Amino acid sequence: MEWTEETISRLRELWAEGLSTAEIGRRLSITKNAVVGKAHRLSLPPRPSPIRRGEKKQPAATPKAAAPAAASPTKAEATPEQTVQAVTAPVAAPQVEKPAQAATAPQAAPEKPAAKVEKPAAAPRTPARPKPAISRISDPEPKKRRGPTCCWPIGDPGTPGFHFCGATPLPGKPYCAEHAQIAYVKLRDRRDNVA
DNA sequence: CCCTGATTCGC
DNA sequence: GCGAATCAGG
Repeated sequence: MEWTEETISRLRELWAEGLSTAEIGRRLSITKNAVVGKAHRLSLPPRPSPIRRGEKKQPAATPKAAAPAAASPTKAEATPEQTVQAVTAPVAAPQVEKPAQAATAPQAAPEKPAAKVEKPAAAPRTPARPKPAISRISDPEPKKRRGPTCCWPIGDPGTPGFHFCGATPLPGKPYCAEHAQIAYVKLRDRRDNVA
């Protein structure tokens, strides 16, 4: 990993925003360990960590070769039924990334043509806060809308209850207003942080 | 189990 | 300096 001013800056921001290390890692395409490690090295303000390292020894780092010769093999139970189900099934993830520009964008983008003012967040595996802000909407019978629908994933792909939001998306966007908010992360103005 | 963050230590 | 391995709590 090449910790450039740039990446360090981003790390700082994300860290400051209270994102989890794993989340930061996902956004920077690195492991959470890298994030934590670097954060620690940078002396970034530690966030509430539940653990309190008591006294305990840990071989740590590459103890692979350290194979405890501890005998006493009294465990010989090959439960045949305990087959490993797909723990993390590589489900055919629906394209929730890279919002395709609507082919027919009547009003184009109201945003600045500056293009990259925003970027799609990583696949929203666990939306920060889906917010049940769905206040009472008088929409008793939406019937079948055939237009585009919000493709924000609800639930885990591959599980029975999984579905997409389905609401009417914003013009030119794959998500509805509600989900677009969390789907797109604004590129923060780093003017006071560029140093 | 999953998640989380912190620390250690070989590289 | 880096980060995987590991620990440890929820």
